[in-house]
Amino acid sequence: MLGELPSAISGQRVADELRRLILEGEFKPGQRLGQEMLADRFNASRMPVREALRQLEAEGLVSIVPHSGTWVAKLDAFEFDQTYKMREVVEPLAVRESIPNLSDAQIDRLGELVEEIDATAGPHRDVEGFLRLDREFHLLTYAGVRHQPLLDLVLRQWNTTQHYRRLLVHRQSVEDVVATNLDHALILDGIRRRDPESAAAMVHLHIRRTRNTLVDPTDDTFV
Amino acid sequence: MLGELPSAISGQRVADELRRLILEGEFKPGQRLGQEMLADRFNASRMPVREALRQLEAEGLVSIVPHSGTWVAKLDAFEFDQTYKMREVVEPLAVRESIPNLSDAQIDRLGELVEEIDATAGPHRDVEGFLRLDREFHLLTYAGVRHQPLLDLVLRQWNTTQHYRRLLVHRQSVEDVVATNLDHALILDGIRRRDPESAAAMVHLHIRRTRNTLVDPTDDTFV
DNA sequence: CTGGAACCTATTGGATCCAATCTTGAATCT
DNA sequence: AGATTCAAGATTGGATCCAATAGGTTCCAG
Repeated sequence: MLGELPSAISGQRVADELRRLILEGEFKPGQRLGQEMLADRFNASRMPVREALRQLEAEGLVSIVPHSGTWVAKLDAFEFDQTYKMREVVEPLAVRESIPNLSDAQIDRLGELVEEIDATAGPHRDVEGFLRLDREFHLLTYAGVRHQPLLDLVLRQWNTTQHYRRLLVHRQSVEDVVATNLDHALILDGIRRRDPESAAAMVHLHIRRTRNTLVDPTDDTFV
Repeated sequence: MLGELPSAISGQRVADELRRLILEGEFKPGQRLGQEMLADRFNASRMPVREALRQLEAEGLVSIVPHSGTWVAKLDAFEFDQTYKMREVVEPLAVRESIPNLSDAQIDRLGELVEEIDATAGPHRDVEGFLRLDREFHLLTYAGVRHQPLLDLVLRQWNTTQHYRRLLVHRQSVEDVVATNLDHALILDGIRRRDPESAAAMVHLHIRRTRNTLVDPTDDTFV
C-alpha cells in the first residue's frame, strides 16, 4: 500500500513525490501545503492533490484541518517516545516473520551495510549517509515479511519519525554510532543463524537503546 | 482519527456510515461498492464517496482497484493469522499504556461487562451480544491510551477482523466462551491492581489462545 | 487607544462534466 | 467447441466550476 503500483494513477504519483519531498526535508514539519501550490508544482489538478493529501494523512505524514488547510506533520517528544514504544513491539515481530523468507543474497547485503555504516563513523562523520544506510539495513531485515499491513506499519513509523531521527542523529557522538552498529552486527548474527527469537530480542534491545539515547528526558529542546 | 469529529465534513460522515454498515454486515466481504450506488444511498455526490473510500482503504476495510472498482475487503486465513500476531504484540502495549490513565468508574464498568459476558453463555447463547460486549470490554481496557495512532491501530485491527470473529465465534462452544471470559477476569484483575506487566501478559495470552481456538490449521473451510 | 464585530478575501469542500480505462458480451477464427 | 479479438457499455479518474468556511482586515464604538 505504501509501495508503488506498477501503473499508478495520478493521485498515487503525487502522493509518492510529495512523500519523497517531505522525507528529504524539502517540505519541513509545520509547513503549510496549499492544494493550489502542490497542484502547480506537480503539474496536476487539485483533485489528485486532494487524494494524495488524504493518503499521506493516513500515513501520518501530514495533518489536515477541515476548511483550513494541510500541514506537514509535527511530532512532539511524547509522540516520538510513543512511536518508539510501538516500534519496540512491532519490529521484533517483523524480523521474526521475515527471517524464514530472507534470501542468502539479502543477508550478504546486510553484511555489506554493516561495514558501510562503520565507515560513516570515520574521521569526518557522514550523518546523511548513516541515516540512509541505517534505514536500508533495518528495512532490508524486514524484506521477508509477507503480510503487507505489517510492512506498511513499519514503514509508516520509520517515515513519521524520519525528520526527528535526522535531527537527533546529528547530536549523537561517534561512540553512539559505533554502539548502534554493534547492535546491527548482533541482529545480523541472529539472522545469519536463522534464529528468529534471538534476532527479535536484539531488535527490541536496539530500538529501546536508541530511544533512550535519542530522547533524553531532561532535554526539552526537542522540537 | 478513526473517531468521529464533532462537526465532520461530508466525506467523513460518509466514511463513518459506510464503516458502520460494513461492520454490521450490511455490506459483506467481497461485495462491490459502486461509487454511484453509495452516493445515492448516502445522499451525497460521488466526490465525498471517493474520499470516504480512500479513507476506508487506509483503514483496511475496503480495497480499491484503480479504474475498476472498490470491494469490501476479504481476509484469508493467512492474513487473519498475521493480524492476530500483530494484535499479540500491540494490544499488550496498549494496556500497559492505558492502565495508569483508567478511571475507577471505567474499571467498574469492566467488571460489569465480565458479568454480562458470562450471561451470554447461558442456556440460549447470544452470539451477537457476546461480540458486542467482548469488543466493548477490550476497547474499554484501552481507553486510557493517550497516543492516538496506537489506539487507531488497535481499532483498525479489530475492525478488519470483525466479520471473521463473528463467523468463527458462531462455531465456538459454550465452554470456549466461558474460558474466554476467565481470561477477561484475569486481565481485569491485573488492571484493578494497576499492574501493567501482569495485565499485558494476560492480554498476550488471551489473544494467543483466541487465535489458536479460532484458527484451526487443519480447517480450510475458512472464508 | 483598545476591543469587538462585520466584512472581505483566500482557500478548501462539493457538484458536475468530460476523458480514460476496464469489463462484458458477442462474433469470428482456429 | 473453445479461445481470442473487437467493440459497446459502464464505471472510475481528472478537470472545472460553484459554494461554504476560516482567517485577516477594517471600521466603529466604548
